[in-house]
Amino acid sequence: MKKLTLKDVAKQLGVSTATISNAFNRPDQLSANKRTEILEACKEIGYTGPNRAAQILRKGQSNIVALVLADSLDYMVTDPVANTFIQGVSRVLRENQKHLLLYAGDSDSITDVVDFVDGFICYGAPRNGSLSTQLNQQSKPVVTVDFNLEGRPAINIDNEKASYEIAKAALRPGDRAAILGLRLIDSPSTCRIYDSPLLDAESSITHRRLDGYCRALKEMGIEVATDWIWNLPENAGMYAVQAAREVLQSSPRPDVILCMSDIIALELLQCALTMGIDIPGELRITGFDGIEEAARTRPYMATVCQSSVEKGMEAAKLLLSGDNTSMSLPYEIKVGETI
Amino acid sequence: MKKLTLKDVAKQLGVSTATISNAFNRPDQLSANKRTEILEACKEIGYTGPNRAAQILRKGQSNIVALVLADSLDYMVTDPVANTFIQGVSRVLRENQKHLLLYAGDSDSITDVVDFVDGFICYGAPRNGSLSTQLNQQSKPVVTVDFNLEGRPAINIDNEKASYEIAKAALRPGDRAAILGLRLIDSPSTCRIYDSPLLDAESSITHRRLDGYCRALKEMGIEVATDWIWNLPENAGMYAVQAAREVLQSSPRPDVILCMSDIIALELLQCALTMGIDIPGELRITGFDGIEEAARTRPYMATVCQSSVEKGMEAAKLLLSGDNTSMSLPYEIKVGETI
DNA sequence: ATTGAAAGGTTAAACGATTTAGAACGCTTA
DNA sequence: TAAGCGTTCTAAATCGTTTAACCTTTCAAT
Repeated sequence: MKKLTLKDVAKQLGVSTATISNAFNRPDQLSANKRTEILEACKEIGYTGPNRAAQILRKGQSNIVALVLADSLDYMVTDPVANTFIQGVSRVLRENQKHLLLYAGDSDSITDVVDFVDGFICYGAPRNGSLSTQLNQQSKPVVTVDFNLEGRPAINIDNEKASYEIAKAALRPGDRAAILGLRLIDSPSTCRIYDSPLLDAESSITHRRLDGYCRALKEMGIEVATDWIWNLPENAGMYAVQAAREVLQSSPRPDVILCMSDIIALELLQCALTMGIDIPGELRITGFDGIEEAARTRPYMATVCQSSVEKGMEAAKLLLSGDNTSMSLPYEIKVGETI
Repeated sequence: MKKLTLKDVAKQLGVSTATISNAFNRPDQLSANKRTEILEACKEIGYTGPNRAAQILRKGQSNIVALVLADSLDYMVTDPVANTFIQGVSRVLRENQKHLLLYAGDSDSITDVVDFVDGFICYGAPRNGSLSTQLNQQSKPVVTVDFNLEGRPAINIDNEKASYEIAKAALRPGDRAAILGLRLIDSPSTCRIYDSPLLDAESSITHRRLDGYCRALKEMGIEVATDWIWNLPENAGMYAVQAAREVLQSSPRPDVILCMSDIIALELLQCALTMGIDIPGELRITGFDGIEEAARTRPYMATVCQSSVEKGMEAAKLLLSGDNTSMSLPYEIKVGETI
């Protein structure tokens, strides 16, 4: 009861293996009659088609795309931005009969899969520098999202410009402003930045956001002090709560707080409301991302809306197209009621 | 600048291909000296190890496990129960150097991957009957979770018993009781069951839950009318809201409402509180699953706690072990404050 | 001295396909 | 009749490994 192979089938039908292969893969290489005849015979004797493992070796193509996630899976599935991104990718891959290999979190090597996947979609800058190097050294296509890899196409929004715009919309002359940032410095817990060295600035979207905020602040003549910038190691509620408390208890309290994600902004809003602070009267807040929850708060959040699903879809499309040109997606400033 | 192969390396080092292969795969087949010598030479000339695609064909093993999700990915990543499950699976796979192929949603065929994956973990009964058939007809290992497949090991909790117990804890003699169920009948929207035919009862966990509820109700001498049982097509807030409204507006209103998931129960609780109904004074509510949010409500939810992460981990372990025995995981009845 | 087993390698046949070069065939045309 | 051409099919090389079977040496035990 062994599994049938192309050879077995060829022998049974009295034709060559090439013909069977062509019947499945290249209809133009044989007459339509013969083809249907063969396919039906196959169905009859229970041959479901060429063995995929053999195909992968021979063709050098597997229809498997690896999705490399910078953060651990726990985080990815919890964060609405990340998980809608995965949905977008998954949708396009499915439409194109490709499969999704999930390569999540602190993985330190892609050598295990590089031989057989057709390409990589990387979401967020890998925590592990060596992964970036490995990705760059191999020749399979790579599409990066929310970060950049030398010579590879990237999908992103213009984070600097968006941040500048939302900040500009929130700021008034003479404001005291604070920033709740994300992954700006290397620290395992929430803390102020002071003069800690910033992480590799070029490839990180949060650095671009910081740039945007700073440009707006400078334009408004507002000083940016690093002890008014907080850093969260991850975009998760627990880190946000701590930052929110600290910043709200500082005196004098800022008039505006610019948050690098909606998750942070929502937690901050919650905190401020509990403390009886009037929003936006006494304090203005901006978020970033435009997650669904941000549209449901009362007052509802001022934020930068970007479509994560679309990001995922475009990333997948770009990878499949083999194109090598980066892409800047549109975003929308939502003024909301918190500024 | 072609990629190095085992053969190239063998030629360069002046040994046979088998020896190189053994150096990588079977240390006991050659002297330790030769082995380290070979491995170092490989590193030097830039050979990172045997090509995986070829290995897959030759060994018939890929280290890739397919996770087949019954529901669409959109739903999976939204639902905390499902996504913690995925985390559990992912964690164990990673620990064992296996890779995760995500096969989500309404896929209708596994023929594309069956030749190269090492096995399947199926979460929830596939909506598409043919998938079950296909899974059963192929010979790779399968582990099912939250449903059963003839002859395959399953991971589950005793849903009937758990439901019986939580219902028993909630019910008082003379109660009017309603049930908010999940996927009991074939309907695209929320509605009462009446006398619609139930879906294939055996393999579905929600049917087992219904059994448990009914046993408890019967023991308490409470009649079960099918127009007091609602059915939701999916475990999502939007369906729950509608059911919640309907059941709360029915008169006379039930004294107890048994919900087949926490998502449903939370929505119902929310709805009831908004209507000014006293919980548990005027209405008792039970949930199922024990998601985090259920522990944070005020009053906090009576529910059946099961660990989804553990479920995922056990499923992966079971698959990797090759064992064929099903497993019943522990659960815990949390009385909470809603009954 | 002979034997046998163990150690350390090598050879060559799979694994199950794809694909190129070319053979065979039937037909038209010079 | 031979050459030319398009179609259909075949033979053989290839993809990059793994592994069963086999071949030498070496060495202790008889």
